[in-house]
Amino acid sequence: MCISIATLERMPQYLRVLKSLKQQGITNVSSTSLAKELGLNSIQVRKDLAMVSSSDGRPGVGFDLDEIIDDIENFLGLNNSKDVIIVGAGKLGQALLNYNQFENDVNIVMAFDKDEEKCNGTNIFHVSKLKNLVKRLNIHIGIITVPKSAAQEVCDLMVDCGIKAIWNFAPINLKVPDNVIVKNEDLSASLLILSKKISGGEIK
Amino acid sequence: MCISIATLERMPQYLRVLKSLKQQGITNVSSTSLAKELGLNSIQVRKDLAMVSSSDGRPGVGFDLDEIIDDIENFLGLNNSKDVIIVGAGKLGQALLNYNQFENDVNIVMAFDKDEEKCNGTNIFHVSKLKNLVKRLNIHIGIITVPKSAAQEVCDLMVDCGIKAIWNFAPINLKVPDNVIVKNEDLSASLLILSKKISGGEIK
DNA sequence: TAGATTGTTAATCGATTAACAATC
DNA sequence: TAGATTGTTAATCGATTAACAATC
Repeated sequence: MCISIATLERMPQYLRVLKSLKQQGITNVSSTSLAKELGLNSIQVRKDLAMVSSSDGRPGVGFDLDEIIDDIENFLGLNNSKDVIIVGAGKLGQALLNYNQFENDVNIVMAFDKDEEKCNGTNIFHVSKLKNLVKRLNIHIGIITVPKSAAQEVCDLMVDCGIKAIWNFAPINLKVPDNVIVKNEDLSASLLILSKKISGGEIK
Repeated sequence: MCISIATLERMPQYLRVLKSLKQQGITNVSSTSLAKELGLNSIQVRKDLAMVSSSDGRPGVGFDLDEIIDDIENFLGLNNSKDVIIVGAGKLGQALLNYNQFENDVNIVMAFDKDEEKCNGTNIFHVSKLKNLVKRLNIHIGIITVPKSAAQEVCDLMVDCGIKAIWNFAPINLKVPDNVIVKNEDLSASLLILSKKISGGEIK
């Protein structure tokens, strides 16, 4: 069975709403209400849930909240905790490093920078230590928050250390081997797109 | 003529590559090479460019770099500069505020916070001043970088001030009127998805 | 002219939505 | 039983890709 990217990307949304419902003491949820909450189609919700869930929903009643939360968490692999490193301890890098709202076992463990002054010996280290640490800790996810000009170099280093997924905040298209995934987070582009969406009447 | 979201979101990518080519003194580009650079399909590139471009490409030669850059910039509305405000001057908010890599007339002009200590009188102000300033400056794009618990309240305030597009970094689904656009940037969810993409063999 | 590259028209592919019988 | 809600099968919709004649 094959899960589409579109479905995968909706999973964290479901998880968020389901957990919030659970906190309210609710035990069942219908696809209709879940869809409404997220602005989706209820059939789509049922299809999505069917993809990751072992147990069925109950007609007339809905889905068991605990079961479906469990199923999504398992699907997303929330048992093996996800350690992540950052290269580039500028403002953005430090903001992410100190961002305390990460949920679900996602954990940014440390940052690296080439500027000795930024290193503090606790969670910011010199980039020369990267290879050793990343390999030893068996980390596979890296975040790039260095300036554009240094991004490809950092990327190459990460790949060399065995990083398999890169979250890239530098506005540049990184060249990586086929087995490495890059998610680009071009903040500038995001703002542009957002602004076009409100101004442009020709968007569908 | 109607432009799809998918096409719109590729425009900043084209723009970036085209500008970089221009810097190298290149004057023409083929859809094939542009596609290859971005990992896209060349037919798709031609279709996309045709959507925003008045002038045609020249068979056997390609597209005129200057013309196509102009066309994309015009399409994205890069004449009217885009002023943006942030609410939440924590680490993430300040990182965005001070992020100096925004291009193309996108400009985060100031941030607001309810904590008086964070206000500096130059570009961070108390949230009580928001309504007045936003209305006076006629700003239509806002960024939310406050904790989850305060996000909806801030969102309501923004809507009330005439903000039409919200870039939301709080992990919560905001309720907004139909005429307001929300782009969610759930950092936690992004990392989860990224991690699943490398671990999960069942993704297509 | 020959080779490269374009734009157009048609085909494919996959995601979303609709219709509906089955179940609690 | 009646109402709500499910899962399945088929239809729709739109984006991507292929085929190809036209053009530089």
